[in-house]
Amino acid sequence: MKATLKDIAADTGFSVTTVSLVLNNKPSKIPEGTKQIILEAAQRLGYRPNQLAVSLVKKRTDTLGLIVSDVSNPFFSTLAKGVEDICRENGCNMILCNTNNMHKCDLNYINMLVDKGVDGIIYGMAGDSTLKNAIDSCNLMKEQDMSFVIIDRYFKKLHTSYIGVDHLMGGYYATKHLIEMGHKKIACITGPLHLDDVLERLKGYKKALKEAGIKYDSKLVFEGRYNMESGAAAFPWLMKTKCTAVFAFNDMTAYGLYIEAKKNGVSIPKDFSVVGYDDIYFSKILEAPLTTIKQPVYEMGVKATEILIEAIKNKKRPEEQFVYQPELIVRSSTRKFE
Amino acid sequence: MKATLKDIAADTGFSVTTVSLVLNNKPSKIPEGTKQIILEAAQRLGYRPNQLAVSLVKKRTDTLGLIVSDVSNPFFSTLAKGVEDICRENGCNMILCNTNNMHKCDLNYINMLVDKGVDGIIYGMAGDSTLKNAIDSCNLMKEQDMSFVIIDRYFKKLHTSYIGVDHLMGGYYATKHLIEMGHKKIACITGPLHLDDVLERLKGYKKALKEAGIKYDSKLVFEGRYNMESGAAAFPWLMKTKCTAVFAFNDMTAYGLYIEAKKNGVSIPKDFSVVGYDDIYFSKILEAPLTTIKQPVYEMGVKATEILIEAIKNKKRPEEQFVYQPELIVRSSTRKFE
DNA sequence: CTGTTAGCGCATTCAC
DNA sequence: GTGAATGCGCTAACAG
Repeated sequence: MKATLKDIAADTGFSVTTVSLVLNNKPSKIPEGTKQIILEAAQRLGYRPNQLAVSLVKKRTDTLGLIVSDVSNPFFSTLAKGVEDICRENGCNMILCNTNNMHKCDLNYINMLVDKGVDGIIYGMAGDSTLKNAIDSCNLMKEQDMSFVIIDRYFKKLHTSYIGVDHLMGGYYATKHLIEMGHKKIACITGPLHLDDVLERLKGYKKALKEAGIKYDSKLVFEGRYNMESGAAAFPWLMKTKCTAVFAFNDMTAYGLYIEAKKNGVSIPKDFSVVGYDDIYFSKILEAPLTTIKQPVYEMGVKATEILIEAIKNKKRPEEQFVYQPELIVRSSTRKFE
Repeated sequence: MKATLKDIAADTGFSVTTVSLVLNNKPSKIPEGTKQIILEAAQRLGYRPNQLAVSLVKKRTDTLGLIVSDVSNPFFSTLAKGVEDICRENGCNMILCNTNNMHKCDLNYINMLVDKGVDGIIYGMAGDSTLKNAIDSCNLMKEQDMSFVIIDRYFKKLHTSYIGVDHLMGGYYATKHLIEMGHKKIACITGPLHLDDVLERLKGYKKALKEAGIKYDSKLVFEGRYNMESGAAAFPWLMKTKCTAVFAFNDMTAYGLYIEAKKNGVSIPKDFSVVGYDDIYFSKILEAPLTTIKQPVYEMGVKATEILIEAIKNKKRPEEQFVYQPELIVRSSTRKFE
């Protein structure tokens, strides 16, 4: 059985208070002798403080919660790694919650994390979240007085601490690249259209089109779900559009396209060009290494955690926002069209 | 501020006990009227039980710890998903710990998890673990009376609960396939050679070779580290061996090979055949979809969690072992050699 | 039917 | 220098 303060008090003959004092290295005038006796006993009995009890009285758990929509997507597992590394540096733990893109899970997990008394939450909302859903989540956390920073997906109206990427520019770069390669008929496969970041990418897409004097055609837009399956599902549609290029709103979607293209004997980039979004580390080893928009995911995880921990230390709500600029990575999935 | 039992007791005029009784739906003869009053107050004040306090007295946290060596490897993130899904089904939480393949982190995390009072640990040991390291980890958990099941990597001498795969057969299938394709000079890029599963795969490799009357040549064995970097590092060596085929001990290693092959204008499978191991979901969309040995990772995560939770329920140490059979998935990275 | 009492393991204030 | 008392928020015997 695990040794408690009481056990080692009984063992040494000192009181629980004294033991607690020396074990926590508190400034007090306890003679070296006593200290040694207690330290030795603690060592011998293999004493480790019960963090549940410590947390209960200190009202701090040194634990952060991370909510993401899908860990099996490397985008999020890389993000989780960033969070975890900073947690470790700060003597923190991380509780990882995977919502499988269901907003309902978001709420459940928030409650669970609050109940467990985590010091703060890094919140990556589910893919099916509407603005209203997001507001619900935020309110839930605010009501319970929980510090949090939102990461990745976001709604401008939320006015909370947030780490993200300038997706308007991302969409713009992606589309502009395609245009510069000579493409005029450019389709796009979006993520869920109620998401702000999707709308931003779409804005970027339109902006680039407009600049090039190409008319926006809503028939060339397919609403996907940010995963391989929906990319694959979009393929037949894509073939019918007679487009020469497509902008997939994330890399996973592009992968779905790759799979179907291969099945159907369609060549990328010979038959059509593809630009992705995220720069997952697999993108460079694809048949045609994927041209994509890079998001600094790991750094985002790091930054969010730093902001959160800093805020917790100072006992104030995190307020900071930080928007990274995306970067176009040109590889071989796009080619000149003439 | 969060409402406590006391608050709602004060609000309703009943005692804390009574409130606790009705809120926990305990069998007791409390009149409906009182119940309603208390329930209403709880609702109104937004009461949620503080799990720290509950855990402290119940000596149960409904939380499991999962220790893995690298979440950004889809093998482990898929495993984590399996664990998480079963946790959710059982009203459990999961604390994810990522060790970056450092045994020292294993020990730290075990201590942390014990301190936090998790009910059990699913332990995927770090890649740099020796048998002695593994024993240390197990002893640490046993000393603290912690239930655990080991997953993925293992040492037979450990005699603990364990979920894994028959890697001897895996290595055998991989090599045999290559032999059946007509290859005679087959290299392999292993994982860290002190790991049991690596040695098993190697045994399988030798077994297949022997059956085919091919002499085992230690010069055709390269010790990798189970990641893309070491696969890439092995490439120049591989070219010098003049082999016609290579068995990469995991898919990530194979990916490293793909990257270098592409850089150097070497074609897979034209110039040489590759078999991987794991069947990560990216393997099928590679330039030459990877022939590989499939491990049922998700199921393994599920199984381990089920065993652990079941054991916890029955208040006994998990004992069960379960070894899955791997499966050869033939795709296009291997071709007939004549 | 409901309240009193005790205690989970620890930190902390205040006496002695 | 050290210890008794109190409380964190909750559950669980045991009375009444």
